[in-house]
Amino acid sequence: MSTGFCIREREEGGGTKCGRWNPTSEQVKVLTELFSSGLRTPSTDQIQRISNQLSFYGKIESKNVFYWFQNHKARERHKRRRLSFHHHGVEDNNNHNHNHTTINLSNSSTQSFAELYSEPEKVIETLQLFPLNSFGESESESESSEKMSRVHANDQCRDTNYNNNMFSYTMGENNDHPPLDLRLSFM
Amino acid sequence: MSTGFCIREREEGGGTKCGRWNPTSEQVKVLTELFSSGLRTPSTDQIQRISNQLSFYGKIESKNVFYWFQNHKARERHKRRRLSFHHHGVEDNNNHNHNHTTINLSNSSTQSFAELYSEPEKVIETLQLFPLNSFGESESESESSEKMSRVHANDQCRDTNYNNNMFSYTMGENNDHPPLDLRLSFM
DNA sequence: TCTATATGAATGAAAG
DNA sequence: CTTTCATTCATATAGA
Repeated sequence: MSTGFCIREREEGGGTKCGRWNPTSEQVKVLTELFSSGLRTPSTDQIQRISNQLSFYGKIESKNVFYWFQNHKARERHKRRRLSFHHHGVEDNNNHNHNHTTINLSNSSTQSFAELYSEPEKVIETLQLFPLNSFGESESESESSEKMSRVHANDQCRDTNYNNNMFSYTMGENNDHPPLDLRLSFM
Repeated sequence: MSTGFCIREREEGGGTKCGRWNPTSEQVKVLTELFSSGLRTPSTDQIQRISNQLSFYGKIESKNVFYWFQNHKARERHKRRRLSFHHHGVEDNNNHNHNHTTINLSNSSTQSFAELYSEPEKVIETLQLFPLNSFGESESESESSEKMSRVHANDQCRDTNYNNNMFSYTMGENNDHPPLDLRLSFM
């Protein structure tokens, strides 16, 4: 059982059991490509068009596209943040070989916050019908002096400062391994 | 999409492992204690600290901690929901020894689970963390009438147009299948 | 070895 | 946009 992946039936017609949208690989592929090319927050108009196009590959609704972009963007960002430092001490007081494998999904397709984010590096694709202006939102993840076109300037100024001082306190980078007597103190 | 091939990575120390995190018993112990202390949804910051502390016991990443809490909370809720068939009665008022929430983070909480779990003295752990505000969630476990207002919308098999006014335009139907002409042009 | 279950991981859908 | 919830997928492990 489950040697493969369970493909949930997507009934095209009057199905009886469909819970939530289960995108086909083609749909995911296209969405991902769009995302890679910079699209982040498609307008309702764009959403509609994308949805229409993707419906060729299977059942899909506009809201699915909407959510997809929202989730993908949010997770990409979250992943970034969480991944920002995943070095737990290096102290090796024991045989602990934490061997940070850095799982590196270079060839895997799994996506999640912390892992992946292998630069899609696909190609810069552009759907012909989409007014480029909405692509402008790509949040210079590559840190390079991206075009950073006009944008609303207000929309995402929040992330521009990834100067998150969320570890403003003690542990910077060299947090040595915990005293081992970590004890819970609620206070 | 995430067909989930297990990426086998070979530990330097020998032995193959899958990419999946496999918590040590100490890690589980601490996580469980934190959970029973009332922590449900740790902030990113807390996650980091917990992760750092737990890394002493073995390899771990913050996302593991994140997922652990998500899963643990969800499953407890699920279990509770399943079990909620019995006893809507009063016995709930009964005292139960699991010191959940309500811990009242005032230092008055003499029950830093160290007492509850007075284990044979491994270590009394203390995570000098938690801005306590995170403990507040405490979904009253004895909640009798669950808030069923979950509005599952029309999850169930629906097809008729979502009257979702999330989008202003009418996405009545994906009428004809699009020209499939969605073509990506490089630029 | 196969099956059942526990649980890590992922993600669609929403709520906030 | 951010965070949480619900459900599902995948795998490690226990049990038959």
